[in-house]
Amino acid sequence: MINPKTEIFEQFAELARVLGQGNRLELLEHAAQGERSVERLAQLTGLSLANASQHLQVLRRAGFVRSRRDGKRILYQLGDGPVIELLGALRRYAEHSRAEVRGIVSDYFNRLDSLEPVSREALVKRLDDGSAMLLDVRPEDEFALGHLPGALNIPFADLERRLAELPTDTQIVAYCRGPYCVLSFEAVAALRAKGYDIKRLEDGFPEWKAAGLPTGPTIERQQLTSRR
Amino acid sequence: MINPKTEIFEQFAELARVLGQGNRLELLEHAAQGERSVERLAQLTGLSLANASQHLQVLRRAGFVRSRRDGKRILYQLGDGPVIELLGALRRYAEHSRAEVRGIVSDYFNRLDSLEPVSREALVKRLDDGSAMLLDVRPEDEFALGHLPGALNIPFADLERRLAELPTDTQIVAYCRGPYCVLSFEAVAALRAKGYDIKRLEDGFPEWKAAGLPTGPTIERQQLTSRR
DNA sequence: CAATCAGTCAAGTTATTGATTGAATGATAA
DNA sequence: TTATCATTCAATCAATAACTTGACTGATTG
Repeated sequence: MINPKTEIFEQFAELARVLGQGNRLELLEHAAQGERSVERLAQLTGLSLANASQHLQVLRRAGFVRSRRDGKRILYQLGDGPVIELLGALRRYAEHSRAEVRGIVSDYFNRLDSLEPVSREALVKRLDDGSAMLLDVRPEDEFALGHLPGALNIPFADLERRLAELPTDTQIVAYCRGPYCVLSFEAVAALRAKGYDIKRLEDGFPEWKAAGLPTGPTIERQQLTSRR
Repeated sequence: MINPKTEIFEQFAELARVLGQGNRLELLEHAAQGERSVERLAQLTGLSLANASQHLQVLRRAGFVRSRRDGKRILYQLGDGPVIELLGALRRYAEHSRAEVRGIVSDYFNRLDSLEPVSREALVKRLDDGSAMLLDVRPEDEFALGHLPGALNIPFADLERRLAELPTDTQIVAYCRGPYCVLSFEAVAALRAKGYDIKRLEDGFPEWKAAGLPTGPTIERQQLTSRR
């Protein structure tokens, strides 16, 4: 090694390059929800199986995800380094300096939810004094792999049918996969249109978990995934 | 725009790609020290002029640096988004998950400085009660563009000649450009060998500044750079 | 033990990227 | 105004990356 400093920068750059691909970031977000098979991840992102597999291996080599075998399938989940923190820093930087990101966010998301989201701290306080209830609009399987404590799960697709389960006298705080997850934006828009008092949680499940906060009862993964 | 989420990930990825190149990260570190001309940055990194110029433009388009003209030269400095924070997150992730990084750090740096570095908080406390003095081992021009308050500047190259200026009864805390800047490691090793009680500051000047802490009297840039 | 299923690997194509060279700007100095 | 200096632009080439296709591997299931 001629120059250790150059060498270090090269290492950093290698990691950054792994994040330098939209499809990989998307895979990473899905893997951050809990364990997922390659096939599932390929579906979720719309990538071909081989392509998703290859991207996942790139992510794994960089430690962003880890994998284990369960029967004939291989399950990927987030690695155990400060991945969420790194992605958060990237997001915050992007929001600060890329007009495009701000533009997309405001053009698209803010059209759906013009009101400011609720922070984690504010949520905890409101839950403590009973002035709000938590709504998880992710699909059931993601919910089963872990969720915020006390959250009610109504997948976005089922919302219309299950309105009866929602309180009309308490504020609702909805969340899903992360700051850019479309589900919670749309849930808020849909329910607000029906007169509910509903807000969006600023973060999603992965951020909550990464912050070391308690997560709801997690079904044993072993059981969940080896059954079929 | 078909899918705003995909679009956002693509934006993030674009930024990550900009950081995905060792030379750019190195340029960025130098630009983080203060304003620098393209020629100077090219020298510092050993890149050809045109190449450095092109990399700097890539960095600028992503907002990591900004530039202004001063006479016939163009000066680059760090952009005003949370760049240092992002780089810090990248570094922390790398240290956590890349054996190579840990290896390089321990093989090379720790050979020079086996003792744990001093944190910002610890430094402030020691400076307050007078139990330590601050040593900035960067070149004079970098020091002039900004430094930690109360620091004594002895560029690494001059250390041997200016030993008389250093106290033998107080602990010395040395710092330079950042966590991986070689100067402070070598200064600590050199002075410790001579019997000085010296430690390394965990961070460097850019991190200090990014944390919003006060920096030493900055010479007016206008004056400094248009003179010649 | 064959058949099947989930994922990986290897090879090839096309598109991007990084570096070099030399010409073109744009500002100052003679 | 011309000459000079610092930087950028444009063209080029080699290296790398993303995606596809089809063959391969390893673990079940019949």
